[in-house]
Amino acid sequence: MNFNGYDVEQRHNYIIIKNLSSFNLKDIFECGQAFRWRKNLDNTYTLIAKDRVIKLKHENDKLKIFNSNIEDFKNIWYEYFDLETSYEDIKSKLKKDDIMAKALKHGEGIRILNQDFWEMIISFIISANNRIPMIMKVINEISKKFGEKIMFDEEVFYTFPTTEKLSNAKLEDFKLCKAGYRSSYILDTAKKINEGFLRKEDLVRLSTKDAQKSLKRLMGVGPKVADCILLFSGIKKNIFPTDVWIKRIVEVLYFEREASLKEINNFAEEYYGDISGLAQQYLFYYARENKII
DNA sequence: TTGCAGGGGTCAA
DNA sequence: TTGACCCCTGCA
Repeated sequence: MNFNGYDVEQRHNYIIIKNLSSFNLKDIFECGQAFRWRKNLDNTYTLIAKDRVIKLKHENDKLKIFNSNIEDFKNIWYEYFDLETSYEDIKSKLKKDDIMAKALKHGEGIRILNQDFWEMIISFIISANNRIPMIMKVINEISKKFGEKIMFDEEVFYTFPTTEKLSNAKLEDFKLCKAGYRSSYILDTAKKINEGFLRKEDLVRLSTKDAQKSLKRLMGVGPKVADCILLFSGIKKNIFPTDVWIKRIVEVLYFEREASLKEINNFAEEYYGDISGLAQQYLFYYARENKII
């Protein structure tokens, strides 16, 4: 069948999508935007998202999504993998200089995932001053303790917990999950979100600056974490999350001197405009994998 | 083996 | 503007 230009077929326990472009599983998952995935020995990726577990296999220009069906593709994965966006267009707009050209080539299969807002809030609070393997571990521990069990391929997985579950947790629970000093931020934020203190729909309506301001009212959410939440839950694309890595790469490759966060943000806003979020992702992935800095 | 620095930030003073 | 902060890894 055809869905919005994609050729999708149902097999017994999986679907096949045939005509994908700008789509590479390694680029998508390993560029630092998502935390609940695993690369398997056979080069497939297992993903926990949207209260589901799927396995993805991409070869010979075909993507197979195991443990799924056409309904889920239409209702969930099409949006999740940002399949409505033309990344060819984005890449041609971003290709303004040699540095970005290299970054685009290196991460040609990147797509910015539209991930769950609530899950992104907690995930990026945990990400502050932390490393990716550790972030993944903490999120998994929290899911194991408070999420719902799902079986797939005779293996147990856990969904990301609801706001209600985490708002009723104890501080000690998060400490046991190795969240450290972020434990109190998680609990405080879970209570606020569960009470409806802040909703995704509200942020969508706000300007980017006001959305950042609104998110920063949450404990543990500063400028960088706020930007990541907005970008990776698909709320804003004109945002340039600036961590030490991005700061360094812009300093080294563009400024050739040290620069303040404000200078870097202004540069990104003017230079890449409304798709600066994608520019950030390509640069970040390129710099990190090639150990440029 | 032990000890220490520092990390893909944020908070509070 | 600056130090403290959980936990873990890398490296003397």
